[in-house]
Amino acid sequence: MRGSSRLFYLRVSSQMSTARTGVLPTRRRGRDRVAAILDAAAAVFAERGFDAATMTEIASAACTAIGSLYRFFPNKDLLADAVFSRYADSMLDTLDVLVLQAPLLGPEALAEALVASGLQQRPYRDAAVALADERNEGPLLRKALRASIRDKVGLILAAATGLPATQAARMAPMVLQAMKAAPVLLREGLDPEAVVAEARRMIACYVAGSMQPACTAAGR
Amino acid sequence: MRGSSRLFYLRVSSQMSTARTGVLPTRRRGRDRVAAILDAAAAVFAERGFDAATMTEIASAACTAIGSLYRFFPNKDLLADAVFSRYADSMLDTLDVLVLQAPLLGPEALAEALVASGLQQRPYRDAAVALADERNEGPLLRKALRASIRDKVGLILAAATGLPATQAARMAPMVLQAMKAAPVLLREGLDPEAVVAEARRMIACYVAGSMQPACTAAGR
Amino acid sequence: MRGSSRLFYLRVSSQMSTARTGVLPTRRRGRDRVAAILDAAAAVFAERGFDAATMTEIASAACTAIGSLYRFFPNKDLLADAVFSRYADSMLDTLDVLVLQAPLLGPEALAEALVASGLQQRPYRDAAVALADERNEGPLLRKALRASIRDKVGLILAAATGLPATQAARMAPMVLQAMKAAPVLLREGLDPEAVVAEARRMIACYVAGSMQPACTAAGR
Amino acid sequence: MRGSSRLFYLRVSSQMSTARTGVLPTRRRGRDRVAAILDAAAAVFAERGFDAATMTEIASAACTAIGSLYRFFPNKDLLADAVFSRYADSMLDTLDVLVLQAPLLGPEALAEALVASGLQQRPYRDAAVALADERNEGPLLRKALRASIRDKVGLILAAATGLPATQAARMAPMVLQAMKAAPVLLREGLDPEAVVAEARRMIACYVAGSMQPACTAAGR
DNA sequence: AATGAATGAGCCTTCATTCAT
DNA sequence: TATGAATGAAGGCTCATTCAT
Repeated sequence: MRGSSRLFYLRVSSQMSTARTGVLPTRRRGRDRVAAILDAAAAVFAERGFDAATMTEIASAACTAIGSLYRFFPNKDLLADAVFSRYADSMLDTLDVLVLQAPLLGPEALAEALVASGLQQRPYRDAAVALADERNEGPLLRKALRASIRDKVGLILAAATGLPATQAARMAPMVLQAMKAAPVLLREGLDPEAVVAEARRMIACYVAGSMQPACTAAGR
Repeated sequence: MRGSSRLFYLRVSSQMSTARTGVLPTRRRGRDRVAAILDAAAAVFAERGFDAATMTEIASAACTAIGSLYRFFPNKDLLADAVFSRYADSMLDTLDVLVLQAPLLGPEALAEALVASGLQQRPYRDAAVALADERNEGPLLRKALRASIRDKVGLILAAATGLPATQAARMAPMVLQAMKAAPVLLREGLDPEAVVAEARRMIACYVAGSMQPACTAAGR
Repeated sequence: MRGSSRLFYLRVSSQMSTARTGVLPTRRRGRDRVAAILDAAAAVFAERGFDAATMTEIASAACTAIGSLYRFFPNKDLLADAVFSRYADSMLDTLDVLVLQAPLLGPEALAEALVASGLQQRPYRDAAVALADERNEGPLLRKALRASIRDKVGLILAAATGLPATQAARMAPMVLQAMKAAPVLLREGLDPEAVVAEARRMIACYVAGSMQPACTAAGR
Repeated sequence: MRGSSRLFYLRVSSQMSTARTGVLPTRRRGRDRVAAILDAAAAVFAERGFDAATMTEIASAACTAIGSLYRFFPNKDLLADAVFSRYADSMLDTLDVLVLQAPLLGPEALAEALVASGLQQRPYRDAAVALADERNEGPLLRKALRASIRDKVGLILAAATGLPATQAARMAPMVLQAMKAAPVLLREGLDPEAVVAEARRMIACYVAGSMQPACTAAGR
């Protein structure tokens, strides 16, 4: 439920004066429809990217009339926000937990947890990857969520390594990129085991290295 | 000259029978024109991404008529291939050198060289990043080039670490992702020094960690 | 009651065989509902014009479900007819009275009465103005009503001026246009007093001038 | 030529930052095309009004592809502005002349000239009438032109009657409405001679009446 | 009878690509 | 060969209208 509530709250907040928010589905049927639309949108965005995805294709993938699609998601950007936010919400939840656990985790365990958090929600994570790099401007939810995730990863790194927040914040973007690498490479059809293992290892080495003055020094 | 010859060779090879190849400019003027178009295309692709870039904007940025643009690059995909390939070619050249130097390089030096190779050619590297993630299907040059680069990075890793080729090939995609991270984060406006330093450090740690049985074992 | 009965009578008569007529509300509640819808429709038509007005906005302005709106007014044109006809009906009533009074009225008094009759029914008169110019074809009530009004104004002019009916009928359309000018200019935000005064004066002068052979002659 | 130059000048001035201005046709062919489009647009706007007119219908009436239409007129509003402005420009030119002649003209001659100025440019005047009442907001050329015309009519009335400018400005809107009445009624199929004659007479009487203190007093 | 979700034709607009000049 | 006008398919989105609940 949480994702859902956050979704609609943020959607409102990300709109300017003219905001039409789309309708919260009240009936059972509407709830299902929204779910179907989100799934379809995730699939299509993942497959084609934001620009090349068409609302028509999404609608037909969701077995819905185009008008119904627009009833719930008043435009393409907001639909993408909803898809992205569904993924980001669950990731943020996971990261919230990791913030607490981080002090107890070694580099390997931490890396495993981080990579795992980026692999959740199968159809949605691929869409999120595709949506993450959009060059769109405007007050899009996606940017805000990306920033939250980055911040949270910074927190986790600080807690896990004992490094000062500034240093952790410097590392967070790279760690995030490494976390994103796994879904990206998986999508390309590489051997899943190898991909996951190497992603973990890269992060683990990076984190471990950051805790040893030697390596840190060497890096500079 | 190399980039250019490779460009047209591969372009042909990557097209089926129906391919129209675009015209090799023979005169001096044509050569300049092509260069101007490529520069303009790189700038526009970098700025907007593949889909949002328009042929018209590219033409006018190159101070060329749209018709001339199409004379040299028969369609948008091929133009993108040419832009991408100009970047990839120079990267491949750089990597060729690295293959030879690799055995002599420690992890830090190697990481520095790899990150540097991904930061060359300012306007083109951003275009390359933007074009790399396009989900286009079809027989595009970009995919082939990506694969060559990946292979070459594998070679370098093997040479530098002494690891078996299989293991190096497993690592190459992750290293490549880390190399790409630098331009990506730079484009987002993060502090350049920090970004470059961390990218190097991540790769260095990863490579170094792969040479110590301990870390390797731990990662698995 | 009169407007209502005329409304539904004419609506039927203005539709061909396929006409679905909408339901006469029998219960008290239905009567209120229809009134609320008409008010809302008048407001929205006045504000936006026929084309830009949406059935959805009208329904929600009337605090009614869209389905209920369609229950009473089977389509947008018929709804507009109903709105227009409510205004036209009251205007026809007023004009009926004027027909009797006309012989006793001087040009100024007549002009004042005519302008006043066009300013009745605040929300509806603006809607009527907006609806009057719609270029819709088809068997719409609006045209018929416009014609009745025109005829009646002709009667009034004949009675007031003593001119032959033919001449009065020639003048009626212009008088009507002058009457409509007041609401139009009011809507544009001009000074109400000035607008009303000038509208009266124009009509008064026109009528007065028509009674003086001199002016009539001069006009031709 | 004047209308044309004014057209493109004003079009630019009426656009905000994002203005794409459409292309000034350079070649002969383009000039003809633009003329054909304007004619077609005038006809369609006159026939259906702004909202109900579709760009597709206009294009096909002009025997042009929709894309060509947009090449010259980047959107519907600007196209309507161009149509309106073609009419308004010639009207303004005529009124400019009238400003000078006005002091010498009696009410009848003045009325005749005013009505005539509103009947020029057959296909365009009907479009102008249809376009004049649009409720659109935004920085449209049409509003500015309407205001200029109103001002100029005020000038003419002042010059013709010797009344103070304030009083003339009060009268101008009504005179304009009366001028517009002629095209409106003509479009409805009324007898042209009668319509024109009565329109002249109404204006003449109004103007004449305004010069006799008696009638002015009476009107108030 | 009332409700509001569902439908889909159709609108404005963009842009890759072609082709006459 | 260079130019830029012409073309039209396709995309995002709206809204009148229908119909299941």
